[in-house]
Amino acid sequence: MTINRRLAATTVRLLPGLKQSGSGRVLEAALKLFAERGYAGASVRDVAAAAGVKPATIYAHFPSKEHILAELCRIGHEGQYRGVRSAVLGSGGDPRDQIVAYVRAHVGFHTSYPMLAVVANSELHVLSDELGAATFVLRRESEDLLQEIVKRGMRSGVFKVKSAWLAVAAIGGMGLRVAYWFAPTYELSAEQVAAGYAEFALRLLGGER
Amino acid sequence: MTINRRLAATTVRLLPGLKQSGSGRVLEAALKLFAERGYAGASVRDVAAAAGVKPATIYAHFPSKEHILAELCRIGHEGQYRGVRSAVLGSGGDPRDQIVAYVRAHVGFHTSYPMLAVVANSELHVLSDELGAATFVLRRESEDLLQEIVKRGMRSGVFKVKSAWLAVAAIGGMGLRVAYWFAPTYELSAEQVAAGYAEFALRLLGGER
DNA sequence: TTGCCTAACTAACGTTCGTTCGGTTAGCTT
DNA sequence: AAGCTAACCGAACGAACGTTAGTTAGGCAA
Repeated sequence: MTINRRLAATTVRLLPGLKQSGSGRVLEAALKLFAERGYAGASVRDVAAAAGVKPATIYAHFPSKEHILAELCRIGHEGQYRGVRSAVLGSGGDPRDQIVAYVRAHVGFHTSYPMLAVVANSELHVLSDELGAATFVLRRESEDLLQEIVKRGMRSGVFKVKSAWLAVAAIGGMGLRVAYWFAPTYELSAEQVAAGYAEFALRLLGGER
Repeated sequence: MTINRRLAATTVRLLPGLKQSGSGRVLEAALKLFAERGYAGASVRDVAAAAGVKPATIYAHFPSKEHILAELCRIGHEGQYRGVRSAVLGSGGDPRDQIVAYVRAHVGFHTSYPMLAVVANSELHVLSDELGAATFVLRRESEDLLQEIVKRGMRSGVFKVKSAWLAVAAIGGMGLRVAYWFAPTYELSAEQVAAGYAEFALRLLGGER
């Protein structure tokens, strides 16, 4: 094991309620290997071995290697989007509460499903326009939601930033990176990290109470 | 050309004063391909073709494919570290000035050399401990410098954060992502982005004047 | 002219890649 | 007992992989 790891996490976690069938085992194995070595760095044979299956069996569950990645990217982005969306809907109408809800959910997703986040974000470029389409929509939707909150806050005067887009990029970017360094053994808990980042986001927007 | 690109930038830029020899052309070609497709996704033959050379010629300049990546990672991290270090040294003793200097230089590097930043950060995990050693030192040094500034600011009372490490991770992370979306055609200039992020960092630390 | 050095070349090596095909199970339904 | 389905496997395909060995062409010093 080298010192140099792509992400700190070691536990593989797919979204709940997906590990049933044989294709679930393949997905989980691919998740781990794509996260640790990258899509091009993990072969179908590697994935098969990790899933306890022969290479040919992979093709009984997925039409191609790229389809496996597409599925993982979709699952990842869908999980992230559902998380932030329901969090925001469950908060009040104050843009500050919405930002806190969004960032806590966003960071929470990256601490809970670091491998899914890493694959969905840093292997997405491999996908063809066609296979990535579902994921692009979700990604866009997620980003739009955050931007909407920021813009509403700017209009109502609780946020003061020069560019809403730039603030969205900064908040999104800092949350994204969490997936790479967070591990359950880290000195701060996932909740503390999420709370810390939520406060960072509020401050960044000039909206601290 | 797919819609889905790993990074927005298209111009290849190695650090100034490196494009002379034949090995410089190889480095530049590898930089472009590793940035766009990832290390494992770009073959030696691809790199050779992009450099206008036959595959075997690559091995007259580098002992292996991994050595090319190691060199790019080292160059990238060295450029980043030199940039932030000299910027901080050139600013006053006020931690707030130092943060502004650091973040402007950090973001500036990611807008000026996006491909170098992408390769150095997201392909580093491929390197063996041995080949990555020089890079790990630089990365650590860069991070320590930022942490030092934050801690000094906390001691002197101009910054108020619960965890210096978390703030460093957030500031570093948001800057890192700039390399992926920034392009000279973006509506904000590189200077505007750098200035915006510097202000974000100050606010995040509770150190806005 | 001769000899050497550098930098590029051609050709191929053994391996691994994604994928396919034809066939074999095990468990369920009828 | 017969048939269906889902899951899996062994063996192999052509292509691409990183890398190596040996060769050739041009410039320079003797």
